[in-house]
Formats: sequence, C-alpha cells, structure tokens
Amino acid sequence: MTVPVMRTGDRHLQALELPVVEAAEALVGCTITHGECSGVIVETEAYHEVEPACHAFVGLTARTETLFAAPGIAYVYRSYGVHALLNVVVEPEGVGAAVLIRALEPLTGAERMRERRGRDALTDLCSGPGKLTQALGISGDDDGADLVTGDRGITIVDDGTPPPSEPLVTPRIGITKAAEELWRFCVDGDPHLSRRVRR
DNA sequence: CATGGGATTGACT
DNA sequence: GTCAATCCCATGC
Repeated sequence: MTVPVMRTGDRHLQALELPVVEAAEALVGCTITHGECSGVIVETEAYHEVEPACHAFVGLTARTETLFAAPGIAYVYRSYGVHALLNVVVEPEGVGAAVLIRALEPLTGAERMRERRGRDALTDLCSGPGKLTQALGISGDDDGADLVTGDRGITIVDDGTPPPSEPLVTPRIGITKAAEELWRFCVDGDPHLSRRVRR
C-alpha cells in the first residue's frame, strides 16, 4: 500500500483563501518542502497589485503573468540578476497578489542545505529570501509550480506548527515604493529571520 | 533598440 | 559602513 502524504492540518489551505495581507500573516508557521529539505516559514511579506512595490502594479505582462494565477502557485523571479525569490500566489485568479517567503527555520535536510549554500551555520542557511531558495534548490525554472499538489516537488503544508500568537509586524524590507505599509510578519525573536529589527 | 533599475547577498574597508 | 555582481524586463526614444 502507498503511504499517504503526511499532513497534520490544512491551515495552509485556509490561508490561501485570505486577502494577501492576512494570508502573509497566516502562512507563518507553515512548512515549505523540496525533496529532503524543508523549513518552517518564520518571515513573510505581502504584495498586491494596487501598490507600486508589487510587480503586478504594472498590470499583466510577460514577467507578472504568474502573479495573476490561482492561489497556491509559486511565483519565482530573479532579483538583482542573481537570486531567485519565492512567492506564494494568493487571492482569486486574475488578481495579482502574492506572499514573499523571506525566511525559514530549517527542519529537515540541513546537510544538503549546507552543501548548496556553502555555509555551516544553521542560522545562515535560510535566513533571507535569496538564501532559502538556494538552500532548497529552488530556481526560476520553478515559476508556476503548484505548491498544493506539489506537481514539481515543491510543496507548502501545515505540519501542525501554530502561527505566532503575537507576530512581529514591521514595514517591508528593501523597497522604496509603498515602504510604509506594515506588511511584514515574523516570528518575534526567531534566530532565522533575515535581519534584526530595532525595537 | 538602448537603458535603468531592482522584494539581495557576500566580500571588503 | 560601502559596493559590485548580474540579468530580465519595462519603459522610452
């Protein structure tokens, strides 16, 4: 007999049905898996087509097409010509909105992550949006992957880790437009965050 | 068709 | 703290 996919909850599915800012908060605590490597989401940001920091602000183009896909699709793009950044598309098909996955707490496959990253420290494997895609072996080729069905081996699941009762909420990082929105959600004090925040 | 600008990271002063 | 790497695409001439 076949072994069913382990799935201890469906909070990730509920989160995908929410408006993007709420989805970003609700996805903290869910798990991203690719092959032997997995990690718990500890930091996210929300992006929506109505504000200029979002790539979808310019409308439906070759670059932004995936952003308008159905909830649960991966939008992966190349940042600064160097790094792949992973987003989870949310909101109904036709609306450009996604949650940027900015940091993970490594759960399994840390040794494989160390190989890919070329670094040893556990807190340097997935503590940034470009780092975590490198650690998990996710690239621009994975743009359009379905994270719910795992059609390309990358999945998002709810392994039972609860979301933080009091998440750290801050402005988004590294943007110049709509930089005042408090659309970044973190596990407060987690050592795997992309950076520390002044209090 | 030429140009400019990043949702970053790592190395270096 | 500063700064280069590196490339796709949106924009403008």
